[in-house]
Amino acid sequence: MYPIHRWQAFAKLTRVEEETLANLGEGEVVRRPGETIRVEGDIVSGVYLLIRGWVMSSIVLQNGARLIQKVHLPGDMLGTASMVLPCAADTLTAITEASVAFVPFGRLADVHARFPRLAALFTFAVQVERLALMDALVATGRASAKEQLARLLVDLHTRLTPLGFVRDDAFDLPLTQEIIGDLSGLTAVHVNRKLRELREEGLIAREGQKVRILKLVALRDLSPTIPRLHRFEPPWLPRSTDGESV
Amino acid sequence: MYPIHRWQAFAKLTRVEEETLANLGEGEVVRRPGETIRVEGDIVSGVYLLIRGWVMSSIVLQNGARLIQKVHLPGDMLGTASMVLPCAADTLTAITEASVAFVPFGRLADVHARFPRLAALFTFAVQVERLALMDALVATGRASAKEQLARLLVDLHTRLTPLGFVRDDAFDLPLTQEIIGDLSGLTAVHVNRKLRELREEGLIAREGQKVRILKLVALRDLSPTIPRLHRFEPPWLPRSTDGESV
DNA sequence: CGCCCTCTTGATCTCCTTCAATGACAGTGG
DNA sequence: CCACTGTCATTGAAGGAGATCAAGAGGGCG
Repeated sequence: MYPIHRWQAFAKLTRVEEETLANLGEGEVVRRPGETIRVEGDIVSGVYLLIRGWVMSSIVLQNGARLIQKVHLPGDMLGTASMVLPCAADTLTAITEASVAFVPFGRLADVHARFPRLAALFTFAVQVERLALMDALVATGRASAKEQLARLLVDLHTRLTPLGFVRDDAFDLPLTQEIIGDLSGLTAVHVNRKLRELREEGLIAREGQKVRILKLVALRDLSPTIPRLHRFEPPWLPRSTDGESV
Repeated sequence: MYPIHRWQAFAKLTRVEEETLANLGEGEVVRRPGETIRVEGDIVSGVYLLIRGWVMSSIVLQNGARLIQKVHLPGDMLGTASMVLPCAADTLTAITEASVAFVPFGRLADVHARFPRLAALFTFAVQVERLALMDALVATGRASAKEQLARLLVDLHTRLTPLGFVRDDAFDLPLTQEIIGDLSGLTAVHVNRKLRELREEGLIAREGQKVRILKLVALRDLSPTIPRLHRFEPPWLPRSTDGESV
């Protein structure tokens, strides 16, 4: 089932709203690692809900270089930026095995019409993604390689925690060093060297497929940006319209 | 008066809708070059409409470096990303003399409640900004200095044209080389050198405060990204609710 | 077993930064 | 009218962060 914690981050939802979100997507589809969900340039007819697994959103430049705009985690909506375009702006690729549900635009429009409050929350979610991009841009433009890696680890730690995937500051990291490079605008070789430095300095440790953050405070200090705190139930959020008292 | 071409890029508006947008902002305020409209960390109570002039949105990192996230032109809405935050994420600074109108959240919420179609267009506008950030991120992460500058010039050319500020591929460029550096993640010195190369190669020319693009096609080819074409009146856009036939 | 993918490390190169100095120009106050 | 000041563009020289090229090691999987 689609995890709605991202929506609940902004408001307490009524039961009707929760059910609406839970039924937003069509049937769940499973993708194998490396499989593509949608390719840059495809005709756009809806968005996707990420239910399980990790998915990356990548863009290829005219010069052939690739950059990964974002790694998506369960609860994220995928491909919403392309809703204003005729053709998809990004390629969605499963990193791990992933479950995805398609939401055709018609259904999205329907929910927006019937639940203005969910429409507003959708807009909020888009703004959150935009803020994340702003922070990523600033880091990519002005931070050193090591600072960028610190940022990536802190970001994942922060986003994985509410999903329950972090135990004692350790979590599974299914990203290859090449993916990390494409995420931060670096080469895989350089990622390797700088991660080693972080290990040697005792900030992080690797345990097989897992990463453990040993000095979270130091890593946060090193990171050029810190995760943003959102405002819960801002006063201009519309009230629920389903009649249920919250 | 607030120029609404950015809204009309997505749909033909009814007269009522146009008037609503025109009256969205409170009284117009004039800012001198270098004056600040809002500072990172300020309490957020609304957004701004840019009526006249150029404004930049900058973010400062923990390490003290600054990056300009975007240069805003007339018709843009400023500061909307911070609507989900308690404190502003970016600093808004006038580059040229600029006219700005404040829109308190209450008024924004009111318009959203009465005009679901305008609410949807607002979301679209946010997505457009997000796409612009995605492209900027990819370019900053994976493009050379010269490619980035080509991109910046093509972007400004594209955005200034509908405003009527481009004549024979020439337009006023009120950005210092330091600002251009902070926009692209480079140093002012390097911007200077690479702009000179673009001049020497005959791609652009400088005429005082103005820049003239001599070889637009070549500059577009050099640019790592090309401006995106948006979809006009996507079918899932709600109908107008003011009863006027379009 | 052999292949492919990923991680790792070394050596070299280069794009961009950093530091520094100069000139052009506008504003300002005497 | 002219020194004085600050901003911005410009150019040179040196240094460094990260890229590129190359090769080997380990591991999963057919």
